Amino acid sequence: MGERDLTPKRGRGRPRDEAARAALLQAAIDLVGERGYRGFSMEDLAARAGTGKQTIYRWWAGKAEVVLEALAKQAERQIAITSTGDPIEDLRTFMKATFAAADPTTVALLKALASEAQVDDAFARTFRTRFIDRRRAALAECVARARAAGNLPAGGADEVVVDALFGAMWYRLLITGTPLDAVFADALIDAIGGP
Amino acid sequence: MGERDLTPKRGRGRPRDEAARAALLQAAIDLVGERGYRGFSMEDLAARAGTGKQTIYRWWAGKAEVVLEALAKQAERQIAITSTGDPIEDLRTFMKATFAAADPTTVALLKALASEAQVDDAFARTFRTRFIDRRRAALAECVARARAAGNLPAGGADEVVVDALFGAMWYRLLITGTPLDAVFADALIDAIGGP
Amino acid sequence: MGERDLTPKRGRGRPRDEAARAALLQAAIDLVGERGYRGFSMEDLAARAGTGKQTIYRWWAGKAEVVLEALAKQAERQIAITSTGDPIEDLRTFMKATFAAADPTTVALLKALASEAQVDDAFARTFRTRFIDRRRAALAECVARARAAGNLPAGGADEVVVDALFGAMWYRLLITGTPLDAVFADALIDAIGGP
Amino acid sequence: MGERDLTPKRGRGRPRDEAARAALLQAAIDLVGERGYRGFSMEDLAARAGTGKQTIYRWWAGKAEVVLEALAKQAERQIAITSTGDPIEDLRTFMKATFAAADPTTVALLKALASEAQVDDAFARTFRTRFIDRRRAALAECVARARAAGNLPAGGADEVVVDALFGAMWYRLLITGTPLDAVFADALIDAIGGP
DNA sequence: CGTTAATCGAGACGGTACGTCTCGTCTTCAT
DNA sequence: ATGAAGACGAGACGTACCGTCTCGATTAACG
Repeated sequence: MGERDLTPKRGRGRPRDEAARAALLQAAIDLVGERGYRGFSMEDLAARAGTGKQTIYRWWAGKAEVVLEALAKQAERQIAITSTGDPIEDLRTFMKATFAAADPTTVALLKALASEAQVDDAFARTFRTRFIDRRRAALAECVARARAAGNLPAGGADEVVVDALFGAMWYRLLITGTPLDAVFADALIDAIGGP
Repeated sequence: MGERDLTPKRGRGRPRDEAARAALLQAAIDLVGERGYRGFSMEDLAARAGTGKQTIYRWWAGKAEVVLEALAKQAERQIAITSTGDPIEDLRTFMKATFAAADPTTVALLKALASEAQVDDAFARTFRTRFIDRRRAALAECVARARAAGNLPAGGADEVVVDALFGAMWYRLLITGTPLDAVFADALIDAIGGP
Repeated sequence: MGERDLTPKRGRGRPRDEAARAALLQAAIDLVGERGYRGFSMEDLAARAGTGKQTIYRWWAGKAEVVLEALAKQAERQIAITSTGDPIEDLRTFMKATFAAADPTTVALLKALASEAQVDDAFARTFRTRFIDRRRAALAECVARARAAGNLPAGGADEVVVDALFGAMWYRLLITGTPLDAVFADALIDAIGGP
Repeated sequence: MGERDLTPKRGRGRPRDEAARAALLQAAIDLVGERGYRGFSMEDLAARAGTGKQTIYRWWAGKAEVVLEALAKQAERQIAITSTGDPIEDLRTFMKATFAAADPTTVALLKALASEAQVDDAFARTFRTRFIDRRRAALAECVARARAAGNLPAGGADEVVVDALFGAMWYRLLITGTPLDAVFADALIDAIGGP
């Protein structure tokens, strides 16, 4: 993330403790992994990180915001876009890499955050801005390259293709619970892609 | 729904009050529409319906279960599958009808239930069994007919096409918040639909 | 006290649990005795009594109010006024009995409540109404009898004598910390009393 | 007061800011008067005085200590003992002057300090040493002179008379809240005073 | 027709988590 | 070294809900 500190106001007063912030993010990742999002309280989080509760609220607006940033840290390894010369193959690679990143802890984080976004509009905006939009932009780039190379059917709009690809992924994550694997990635590309 | 009470056990004692049950379902719809799922408590729900809290727990296991049944009541009109002779056209009609059912109150209900399903596995199963699976079966039927008529590309599996179609819908509902309209339905079918 | 339940409103709803109330009062006495007024929190009190925190606030406005009622329960054995025929002797007996009631736990309670009354006007009123006034009335009765028997100097008003007697007691309790014993009681009566 | 810094240790570094100290004392007086002792925090106090919190803790051990010194500043004018030749009259004068010093702000300060002394033994000692004892010594001097002149009843001990006189005053201040005026002073002296 | 028993509205109960507040300490830069 | 500023660890506060329990009052079916 990093956008949180646009006006660092470094000057008077004790500086914010980046170590405490990092400890909180790691504690959030650990606790979500161990007990699930519902399984720990803000007090547990503070205790695990060795901080006070107020320090959490000094950095974030609530539990969901902490976990969102923890997820961003966890999934920091950005999904890179390969360039093999075959844009459709690059698209397959991108989707497979995206699915591969969905280890159990990450899935738990994603589900918890998506859950929160449904019932908290303010968090929904943050979630989109800080997480969804940039992943979506990466996929849109892949799709645009495939389109430019003439490897997509004429009838569809890029944005709709992105909706279908990421939509299928989120649908399996959030609604059906069916697994995300390389076979599914290929089948998806076949369904929307090939001539 | 209604599966909850197959053996009404009409024995002695005061019979259960169906009017209270109906009032609770309507109150749930109203409250989700007015304040959102987080915006009201079980106590608020009971007060709005003019019942006691225990009456709610006599019929349902928790807030999400009430809202699930309220959604079923709200969206009772099943999406019918048309048969015009052109299966792709029937598919377009099905998707458009599905999108058209997503009025703001229904969307609020769907988001609330999807949210709850992320953090409560028991409810997730109920949600799939009582709601998701039958909608999915209807779409799968449409897709199968189109497949049989040779109107879908050879490379894709039916289940994956269903994932893409419903996935795109839920993705817009839950993640991006972009609207569901007839134009999007057509574009989706164009994207997965073949030549 | 008992004044708390003027409109019991017994009718609808689960009745208030007198056992929980009694457990809370006993827990308050125990905790003040063991750790002092500052040494326990509302959460400790609830835990010790085996109740929820909300139940405390359902009966009382805050910590001081609970402890006040606990003191009243503790010191329920009202100071009786004897009638030996010698009103001055009765006065000595009354003051000695009052001092004798000041065991360490009671002293701790009294100091804590007096402390609270200094900084919380609402509680100060409750403290006077439920505790101070009735003790003062008892002493005033003793003094009036002595006055009627001609055993007090002509120059003083009864209220002022009461101020001096109880004042000396509270002064030692709250300000100097010097002990309250029978010798002091006699000396006090000698100072204001006898001809 | 002022005993706290007998060796100012004027060594290297910036000297302590007496202006900040004075501002803090005045801010304490103002805040106790405006909002009561409970009505402001150390942070409020620092903000009002335009200092940092640490500066307060450099001079005093806590809120009560600041307020104690603020009271000493406020009530700096010592109660003088007159010598008219009539020791009882001198005693009346002393008590009246003492009562007259109890303006609303001073009363608020006294109540706050007495409150704190009940729940903090260390502060109670400081309070007695720095405030109570010297006032008590002055009154004891008055009483001793009256005793020497034969103007007090034979039966009472001086210390007990002091307890009764100051006790009645503190009792009205802390417990009953009834006013302190010249009439009360005279009535008190009449009650303990003499034949 | 009285008894019996389940359900009703109401609301108190034991719990848990929340987000705020205050305390006294610590850490920065500027004097 | 001290100043103002303000973040920090700690922990109590009072509130909001949860799901359960306990009242008196209803309302059938059973005897």
